[in-house]
Amino acid sequence: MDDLETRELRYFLAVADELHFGRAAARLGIAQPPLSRAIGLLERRLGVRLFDRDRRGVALTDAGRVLVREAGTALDAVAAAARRTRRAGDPHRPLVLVTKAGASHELLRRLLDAVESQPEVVLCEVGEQAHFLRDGRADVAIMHRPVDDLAGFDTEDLHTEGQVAIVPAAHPLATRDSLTLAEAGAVPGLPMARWPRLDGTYPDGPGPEVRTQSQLAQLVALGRTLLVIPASSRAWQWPEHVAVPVVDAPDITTVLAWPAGSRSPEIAALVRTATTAMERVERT
Amino acid sequence: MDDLETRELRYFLAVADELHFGRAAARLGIAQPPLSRAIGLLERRLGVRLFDRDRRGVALTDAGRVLVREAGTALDAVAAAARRTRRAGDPHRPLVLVTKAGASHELLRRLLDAVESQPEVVLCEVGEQAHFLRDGRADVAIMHRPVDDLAGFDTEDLHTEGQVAIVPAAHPLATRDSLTLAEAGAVPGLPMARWPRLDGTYPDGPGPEVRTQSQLAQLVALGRTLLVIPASSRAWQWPEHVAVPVVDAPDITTVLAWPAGSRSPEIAALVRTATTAMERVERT
DNA sequence: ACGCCGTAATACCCTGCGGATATCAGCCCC
DNA sequence: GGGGCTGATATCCGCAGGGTATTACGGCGT
Repeated sequence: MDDLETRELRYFLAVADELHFGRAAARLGIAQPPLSRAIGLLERRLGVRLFDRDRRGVALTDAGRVLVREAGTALDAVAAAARRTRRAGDPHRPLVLVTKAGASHELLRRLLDAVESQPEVVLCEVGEQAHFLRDGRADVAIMHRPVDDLAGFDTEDLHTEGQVAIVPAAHPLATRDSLTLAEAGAVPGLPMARWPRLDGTYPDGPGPEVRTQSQLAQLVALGRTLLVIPASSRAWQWPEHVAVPVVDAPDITTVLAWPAGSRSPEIAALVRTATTAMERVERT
Repeated sequence: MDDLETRELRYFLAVADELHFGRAAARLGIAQPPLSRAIGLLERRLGVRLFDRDRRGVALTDAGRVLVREAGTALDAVAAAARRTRRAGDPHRPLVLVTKAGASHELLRRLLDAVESQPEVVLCEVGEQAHFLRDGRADVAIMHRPVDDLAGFDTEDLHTEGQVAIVPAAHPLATRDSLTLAEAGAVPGLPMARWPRLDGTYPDGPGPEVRTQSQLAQLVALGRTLLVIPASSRAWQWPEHVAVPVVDAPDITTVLAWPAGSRSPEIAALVRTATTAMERVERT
């Protein structure tokens, strides 16, 4: 019943990620035999087989897949403990606010103008905000409902808006003053981009596979993909494109999110001033 | 930037709990000097002082208090990883449902009648359900809004009801057919019991200090305390007492809760049948 | 003032665990 | 059947983590 050490979990995740003991060992900076031994020991202590090693390769068992998820959150929690403790000892300790690169600049600027204690702003890739919050690299995040997974976080709504399609100005659709999701999803020659799922695989479809905001921006600029985004998310200007409202796309709510139960005075103050500032803007 | 090991976090929590290196070392089963060294090393690695050691004793610093909270959740996450992985390898693996001892039997029975795959039921003390969910001892919990802290969990409402005051049948209030919270809180000779806060200290007040459901039941039976609880929470029958509705007490909603983002097929099935079963009962 | 007690820190040794190297064992393909 | 993959096993070694002995320091009693 002895508990696991974080080292064992890191080793396990490396193997689960590479599905190859040699490469995993190299990544960890150790030799392969100790890694094999460590994983074997872990399996014996848990009383569960984590990998199927058979002809030509290593595969995760069901239990192994469970541990991938659990070990990830556990290591995040440990990392968060270290980071938050370090920052608690820092007398200055600005709040760290994470937002996805290329999200609404206007809203972020208003938010930063409203708070007197300037938080440190970190930019991340789409969908990565949750990870930053969980492992303590950030204290607050700007996220979007319903697209982001807000499980485990407390949130406060900032702003709700409809979505627009970004289409080349030369395209026939550019003359429309509104269109539907069904139309936007089936434009010949302008397929919508595909984002990776949580497990890293891509859904099927005609559109280009995309990993980062800048890839996406590039593809849009090249006229290779059609984009449906919240009206205010205009981080880049595409001079050759126009925005057409998508009438039946779900409204996107921009929210401030922070780890559930960690409402420090600093976070509470930020949230309060942010929400009142947004309300003031809404009314005008 | 080397990450912490769970051993260090356990050591730290032991010292933070005992506020005494010698006793903490004894509890950990090691000698005092290595413990001192380990804590000193931890402080140097984090670059933060965790304890103030000065005249007559040890005290937590602000950073130390942060680490107490963070280390607790981190260790829970690690323990959860081990437990859930072990159970994932078990072919039978019944779901574990935790509910506070002495909560509504009637509702629990209906719930268990409704689901075909019988979950294992664990009883815990009041407010402990969250801990069971976080460290993986349980998969689902029956909790109550707004009294329990549901931060970090997904929930599904089962049942909402008002609250009643439990008073001795011989007491003048027993003849009333309703009363208010203010009245219930100020009954001469029948003060309301006080529960410990999260840090283990008790709020001030005239009522008896109480830690467990059975203590409370005993005190009620003895006519030493007045109790305000949801109408259905009648785990024990007190033959000498009557229940008087408290008209302005907030409604209590009984909810099914599970760790955010861990909606396994088993949990989803349990939640679905539970909610439909409850709805059926409501309608009749 | 002095010494005693209780506490954490320091000094030092030693064992066992985590890591490295060398080798073996299955599997596939040519 | 041999060679090139893979992961497992065998064996050794160094050091991190733990033990014992001792010191440092502050409070308190007489």
